[in-house]
Amino acid sequence: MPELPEVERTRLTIASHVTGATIAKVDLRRRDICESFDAAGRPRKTRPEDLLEGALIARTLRHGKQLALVTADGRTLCIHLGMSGQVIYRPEGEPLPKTDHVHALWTIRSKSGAGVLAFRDPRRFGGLWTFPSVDALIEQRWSQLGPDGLTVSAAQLGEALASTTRAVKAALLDQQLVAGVGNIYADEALFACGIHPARRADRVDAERVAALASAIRAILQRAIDAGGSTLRDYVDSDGNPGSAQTLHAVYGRAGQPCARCGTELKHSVLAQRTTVHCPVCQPRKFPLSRVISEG
DNA sequence: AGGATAGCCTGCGGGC
DNA sequence: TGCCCGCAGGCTATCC
Repeated sequence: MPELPEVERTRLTIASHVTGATIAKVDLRRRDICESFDAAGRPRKTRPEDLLEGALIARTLRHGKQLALVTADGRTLCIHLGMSGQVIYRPEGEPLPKTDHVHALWTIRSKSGAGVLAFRDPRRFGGLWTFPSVDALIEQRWSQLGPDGLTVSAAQLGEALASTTRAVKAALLDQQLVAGVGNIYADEALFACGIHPARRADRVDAERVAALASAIRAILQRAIDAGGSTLRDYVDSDGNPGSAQTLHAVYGRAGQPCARCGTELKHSVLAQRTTVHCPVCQPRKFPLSRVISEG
């Protein structure tokens, strides 16, 4: 379940192996996980050069949960991990930890040696998109994303939340409003600043919006520093799991006592997603009307 | 037209 | 042991 921190860890570990290296060969095993576009933005069949064969990797990018490899000549590969995607690097001669569901392989050559980069995605909610330039990637995909969660400002979050009447948690999960926040970090951020997940997004007051923006940035950064959250499958491109799951205050802890007040954490379903919150630390906005309606 | 919902897909854990 | 079911969820298509 890679969200922004896991994607960032993946990007950082990929970058350490491929920046300045050359893609010697590409092996696309499942064509249907990849989409390619020409300079005019029209879809067309993926060719090896679209997947960066023969290119020098100049830099890596990330926006929200999507990452990209950019070559010296501009060709750009966008990678989305979806639910179960992994990008694994192995030095030449070392076997991949898992070989099933590997949909694409890149043979890498650099001054420090050779290796292979593998895109593996059992559930295939992720995928690859190739573009002739970074601008094309941004125009066709990333321009549809909201501001990156790691740097989102109070003003940006306020504008996003004001644009919808949905529950604030549903809004946080909408990548067009804020990019990079998924189910785990949405629950964690809302708990951190005492906002009920079902509160209407456009009715979160300015003070709490500012606290929420700050909490999102801090929680995502803290998770990156801890290597990301490994619940079951997540590992970075060196195969290492993260430990950010030990920092979770509410996610996966329904029925357990709140770390702050001891009240039992409640499970609910919101926007089709498992949601956990503390009924005391994250009260609904109108407790008085609830008391009255309950008699 | 915004918002809710169904569906994609595989692996795993619980229940029987 | 093994089967079936439910669940996990990022994102898109579709319906309301």
